[in-house]
Amino acid sequence: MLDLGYVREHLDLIEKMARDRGATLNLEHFRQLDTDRRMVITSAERLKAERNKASEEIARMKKCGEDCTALLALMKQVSDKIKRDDETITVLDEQLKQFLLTVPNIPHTSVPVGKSTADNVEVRRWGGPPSFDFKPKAHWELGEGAGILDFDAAIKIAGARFAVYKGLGARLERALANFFLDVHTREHGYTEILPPFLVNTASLTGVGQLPKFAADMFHLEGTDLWLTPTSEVELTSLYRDSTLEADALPIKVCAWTACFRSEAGAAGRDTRGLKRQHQFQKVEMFKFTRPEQSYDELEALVANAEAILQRLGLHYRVMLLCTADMGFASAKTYDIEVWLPSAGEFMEISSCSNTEAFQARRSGIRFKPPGGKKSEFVHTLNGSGLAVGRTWIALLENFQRADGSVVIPEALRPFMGVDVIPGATKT
RNA sequence: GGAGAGGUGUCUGAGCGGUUGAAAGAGCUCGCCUCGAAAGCGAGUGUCGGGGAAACUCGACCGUGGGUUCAAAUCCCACCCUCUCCGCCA
Repeated sequence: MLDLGYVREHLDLIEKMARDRGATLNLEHFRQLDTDRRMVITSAERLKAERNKASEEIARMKKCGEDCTALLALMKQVSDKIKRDDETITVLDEQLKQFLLTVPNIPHTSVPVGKSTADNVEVRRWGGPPSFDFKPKAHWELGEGAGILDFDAAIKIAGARFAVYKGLGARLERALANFFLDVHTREHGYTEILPPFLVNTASLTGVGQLPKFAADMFHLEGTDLWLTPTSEVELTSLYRDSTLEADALPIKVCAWTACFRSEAGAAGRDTRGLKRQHQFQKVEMFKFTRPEQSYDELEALVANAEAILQRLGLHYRVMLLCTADMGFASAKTYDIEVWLPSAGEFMEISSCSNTEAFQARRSGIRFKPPGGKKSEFVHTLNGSGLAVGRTWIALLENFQRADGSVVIPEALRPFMGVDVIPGATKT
């Protein structure tokens, strides 16, 4: 959420931003609400000041035994008027808040203006695609062939867009999560968090998932709880409504969690395989920083995610997203895309964003600058480090051999206990 | 799920319906003292919003939302949360 005063004074900038992002905002509606609201507030507060004065006077008169009947009657009327004004203010406040909640963050000046994913800018590329002297298989063929992936069972248990991992397939998922967490906690300086996987409405509103994206999540009927769509929600809410010590910043945390998405608008897309599931696992990196350090920390965050892919020896590229492709809360986003041999294209495996004060303002996360100055909002950053299921996909496809077996990269072997996942054992 | 206790500022903790934005203490910031530190002394120390160029001023906020009243942290109702005991349970 943007600051009300800032929006009021930079309407032209907001309008340009909305255009760049391909969003539509009714700014005239905002302007009207804002002026109306301030008018009624001024009126109500003048009356309240009058009432406060009169209350003191009444107290004094009663003490002296004077008659205050006339003043009481007058104040009764004033109170009624105040009540009506307050009700109007409540309505206008709510409308204004609803408007502000739908305004996306302002992109950083370094973000390219664009209309679609085609306008994203490739920043760098690491490694190269593996070469095969056979036609590389898709991960679902490899997984089902090796008996480590079972979609039929998942359909019985839950339905479409779920998966069952078996044997070394399940172990690979677990090994990847452990590997990610070990690198981030022992080498990159993140503190590991294991949060609840269910989150409440306030937490989701704080990161900007609600009210706009309710349809993309699973809601537990009759409760205020939702299945978390990303641990960005939990990690932001770690410090919701609190003030942090300035010298404790930046605070760097990471978490492994399951994530749940209803993928309401994705019918028919990526229906085969593991790419787009209702449930997946992700290791998330998250930072709370001071404003002046947040863009340096964003670069470091991306580097932390890249380090994982480099250790695994997976070919990838880093994309700077254009205005049209960025998330609602983000001021600047890098996507990391890993090579997928079967498709002959790159697939998103991490998304790293600086939301500046956008989430901090909604979530009430401040810090106290040294020297007793007024508290300010922190900047929050988030990035996948990495999406576990998608890394599983990349690993199978990039390190497959002609017989359907998959070679485990060196870095992962201590976590796997084996060097190779055998291909089909059936004759 | 049943019974009880409680939710006040950064923290601890007061608060007969009327100068209580809120006592007191701690913490923190600044100053004095000191070679320096501690102790001691002095001053300051919430957030949000309206008006104002600013100094400043006005208003709101004592878990949340309603109600009573000229006036509510203080009375009434509902809800939420925390703690203790019991039950159930991985």
